[in-house]
Amino acid sequence: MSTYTSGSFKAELNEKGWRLTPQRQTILQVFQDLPEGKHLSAEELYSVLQGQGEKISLSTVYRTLKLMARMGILRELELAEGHKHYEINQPYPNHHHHLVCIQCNKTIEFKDNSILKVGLKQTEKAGLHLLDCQLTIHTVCPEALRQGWPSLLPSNWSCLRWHSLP
Amino acid sequence: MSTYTSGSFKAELNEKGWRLTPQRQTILQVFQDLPEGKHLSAEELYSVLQGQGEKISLSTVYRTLKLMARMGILRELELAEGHKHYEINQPYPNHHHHLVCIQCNKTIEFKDNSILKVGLKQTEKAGLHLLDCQLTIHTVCPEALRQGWPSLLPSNWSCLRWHSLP
DNA sequence: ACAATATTGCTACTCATTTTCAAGAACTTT
DNA sequence: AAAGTTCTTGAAAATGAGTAGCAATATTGT
Repeated sequence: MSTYTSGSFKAELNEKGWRLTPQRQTILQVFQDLPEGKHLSAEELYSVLQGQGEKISLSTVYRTLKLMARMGILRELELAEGHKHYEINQPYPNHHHHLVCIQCNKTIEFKDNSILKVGLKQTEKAGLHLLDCQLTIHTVCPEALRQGWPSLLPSNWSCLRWHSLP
Repeated sequence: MSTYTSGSFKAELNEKGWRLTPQRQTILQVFQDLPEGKHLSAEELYSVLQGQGEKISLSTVYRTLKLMARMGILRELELAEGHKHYEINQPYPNHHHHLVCIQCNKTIEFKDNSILKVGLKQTEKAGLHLLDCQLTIHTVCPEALRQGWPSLLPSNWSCLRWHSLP
């Protein structure tokens, strides 16, 4: 389910009345060729495509990303950079979460299946249907600290304040 | 630490070379008067202020929200509606997370301190400094399901796919 | 192949948020 | 307490991610 052949991709599209186009195939391929843990923004994907000599318009890139996220093929990430990132949506045992440095935007992914359990529990308790759950950990990296954080006030964040450590 | 007097607010501002202004005081007050679990977007805050007869410009609203998030007074939430929301940043024992219906945008908050433990563990492991961690659970509510989701394709989401349930 | 309709690539547009800049307001220093 | 310095404000213009409208084109079901 995490890898699509052009056949299964077409089948899933057609099932909903959508069509398989070369553009959609190419974009899916880009994501499937991406190394583990790598995610792309719309603009980044557009650059990659241009680098490959593909001439797919930016509108199509945006539309395809949205469609594939809706289909559950891609996961849409909000990582605090002011624009979305997309990655192949890995099912349960490979489901992962992100640490982000809000200064340099570097991200690290990690797996922790207890998160998904919490997601399931809370969703069930609320009588809702689970789509995705994302633990995003906002951090600053050592370099940022050395550069005098937080007096630099780079971009958006919130400091965790503690009454007592857990 | 979760409630500020105008004195402690001023002290924290001045410590960093910033100034206490009536606008900043008023905005802090609005958040402190907000019921538990309520969060506001910039536009919403602007409306609240107008309703109170305060004439604070939208630019100042945006600037103040960003500043207070940077100070750690507010927490900045990315809840999938395409714009940010802010809430008073409750320290550890009151730290909470959100369930969001990606169809109607209704949010429910819940507490689960195991999340923060995961955040601490991962941050330490990566040698970073923890600022905040937010578990955002994307869901659809029963009404959305009844209305034929996901053929409606309302807005952005990703479907969780499972190899096997955890 | 044909008809029906989904998709593409333009361009123009929206909407949240940021920037610019001159005027006004807070601290700091006498 | 007045003066000087520098931060803030408000208004308007600018930015930037993402969307919508539309004519031309491509895919699908028959």
